Amino acid sequence: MTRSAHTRADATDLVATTLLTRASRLTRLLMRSGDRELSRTEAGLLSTLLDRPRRITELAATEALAQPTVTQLVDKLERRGLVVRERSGTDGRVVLVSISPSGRERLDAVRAQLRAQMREAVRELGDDELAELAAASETLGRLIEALQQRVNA
Amino acid sequence: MTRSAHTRADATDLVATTLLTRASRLTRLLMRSGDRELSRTEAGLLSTLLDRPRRITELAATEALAQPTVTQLVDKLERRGLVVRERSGTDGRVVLVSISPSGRERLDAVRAQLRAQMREAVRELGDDELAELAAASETLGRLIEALQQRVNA
DNA sequence: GGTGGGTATATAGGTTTCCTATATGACCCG
DNA sequence: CGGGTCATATAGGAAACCTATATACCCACC
Repeated sequence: MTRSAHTRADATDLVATTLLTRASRLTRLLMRSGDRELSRTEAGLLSTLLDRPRRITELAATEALAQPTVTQLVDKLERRGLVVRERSGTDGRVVLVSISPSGRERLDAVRAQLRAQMREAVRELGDDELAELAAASETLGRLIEALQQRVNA
Repeated sequence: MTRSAHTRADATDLVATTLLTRASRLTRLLMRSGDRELSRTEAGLLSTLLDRPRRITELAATEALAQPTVTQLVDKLERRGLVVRERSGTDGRVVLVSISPSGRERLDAVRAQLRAQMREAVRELGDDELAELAAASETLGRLIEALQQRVNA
């Protein structure tokens, strides 16, 4: 419904040149409003753990972070009591990270805060635009998976 | 067209809980592949300057960065010859930053690289999904403006 | 049953990207 | 022409990453 051309090439160009930039602007704008309880990466990691416990390397792959970065992140979250580290019974090298009850609480609180901010922000958007954003969020998930598979190959 | 609920509340929640996280994952994935010529923030700033020259404070507002951060960024870009600093004739306090010819070149090169990566990544997406992403990129722009106005008020 | 190559995590150390607080200098108004 | 305000610059530091490497465990094979 916009005037932008809808050929694949044009759409790809638009996404390549604007999506990343705008996403990071949006992040700075939202983070600026004193959330502070969880960084966006910490929130992402805890969200992934909601599903089920994961190994450090699994987390590194899905979050697109280097393995030592995840170790550090888990250190910090563990010190705050938000995640639990357990060694696997079957393989002594493996660490299984799971979210703790208070981790769930904290994540919920941060999400509620974000939701409130987002509710304010989307007030000016039409229903169709908002639905578009929601759909795009899901599509982004698929795009990320496609990229991750390409990296592993 | 997806199975996700389309009430405003649900869409808002989905966007709030997934968009930021996924966007930053995507950024890490794309930046990992050795772009290095320009950081995403530098690219964003140069893109803004394509339009017309801007003051430091203007740039800080549109890029959602603190003013000293923009001064630093412009320092670095100026040393590399990608932007030009000029003092305004009418007001001795203001600095007008504009993009240089070689800044345009550099930005084009980086964008071409990003386009190529993106072309690969979106290969697995359907036409409608890609169009959705493109539309969402534009909607994000509007969302950001809404947030910025709220900040200024 | 111990040695060696591969795998999972941890540690060390450094870089980049941002921030806050404050200094400097130019404008403007009484 | 002094005092407040506005635009930029400087100083210093924090956060979120990274690479390179160490440690500890698994497993297969002789």
